Amino acid sequence: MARRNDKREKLVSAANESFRQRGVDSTTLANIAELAKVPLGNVYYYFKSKESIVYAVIEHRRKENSQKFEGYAEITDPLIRLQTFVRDAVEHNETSEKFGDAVGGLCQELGRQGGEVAEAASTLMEDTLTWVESQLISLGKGEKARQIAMVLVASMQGINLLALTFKNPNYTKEQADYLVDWIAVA
Amino acid sequence: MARRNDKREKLVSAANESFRQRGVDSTTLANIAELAKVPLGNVYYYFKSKESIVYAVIEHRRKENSQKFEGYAEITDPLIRLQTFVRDAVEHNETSEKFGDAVGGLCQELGRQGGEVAEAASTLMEDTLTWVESQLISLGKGEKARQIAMVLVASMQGINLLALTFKNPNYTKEQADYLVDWIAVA
DNA sequence: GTCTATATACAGATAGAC
DNA sequence: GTCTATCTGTATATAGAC
Repeated sequence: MARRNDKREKLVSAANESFRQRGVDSTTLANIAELAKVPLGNVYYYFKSKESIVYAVIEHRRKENSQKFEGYAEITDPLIRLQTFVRDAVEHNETSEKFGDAVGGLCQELGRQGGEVAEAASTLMEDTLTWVESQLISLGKGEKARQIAMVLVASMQGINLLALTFKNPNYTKEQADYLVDWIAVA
Repeated sequence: MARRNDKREKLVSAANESFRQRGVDSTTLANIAELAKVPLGNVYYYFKSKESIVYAVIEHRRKENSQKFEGYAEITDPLIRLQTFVRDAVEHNETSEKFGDAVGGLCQELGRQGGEVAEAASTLMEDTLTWVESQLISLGKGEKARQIAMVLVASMQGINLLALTFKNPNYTKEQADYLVDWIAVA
């Protein structure tokens, strides 16, 4: 039924936003229900537990990321494509300043908790790593592609953490420039 | 009174450990009290709220870090000194695999929350940045020292996040080597 | 399928005996 | 200074009317 998916999607979308902004642990089911304009008790018709919402959010994000990656395919030059991706991800903005990186935040919080949920969250990071690696292969980096991808993704995560920590655009602006230049010579 | 400081320190130490392992939000005062072997109700003789414990832990860590930095002064060659510091910080070990970096974890969690506590946590990152910068000045990097310090600290944070995310020593080992080599030519 | 009311558990914080 | 008992609020989750 269309309605069913509609409400379910609204809940996932609301949870996604709240997890990003406040973290999983600090997000209550009441927060999610209110954001989605669904009565609290009704949440349990769609999800059997809070944890199952976390899994649904992770799946939601994986699909979102796939679409984002597909969007970059429009840029034909692989170097420009990768540089644009990196710049989009680390450019200082209000969102990164307030909440940091969505994938990094989730992996930090769930990774510490361990178990299956942590592994599910790690697939988000792995997807990014794999995409970056394949861009580097297009750039002719060959066997070094994976290692460079790790260095690049780690740097991006770190920059976003510093953006969140210091909330100062000047602190991160230069780093973004540096990283983009570095890609060309790595 | 000696006893007073003794118990207070035990509580701070227990909180420090639990914040690192489970995060601030997931740590309960009961956890802290139990770890410190202090009855729950007694915690409020030493701290007026959970938040005041967070501040105390941040202060505790700042002092710990100062001492750590002083320890590195024994290494006379500034390049070796900085490389050793970096290697110590990112070398894959059970702690980073399970909990990530202590400063990064705190800044991620509290930074998202914002306010005064977030600013207090950011001093931990700033202290590290300042120390790294001064090492780079010793290395003759001059005006570029601050920027290189930012890139370096961001990378270190990112590597630790990947260690936590993938829990795979092979994923981070090469990155640590890469970073140490990079310092020499940056 | 939807929603109100509530059971149950546990968090932070306090009262007050010792 | 120390500790037990407990207040109060709020979280996840469920029962059951509609």
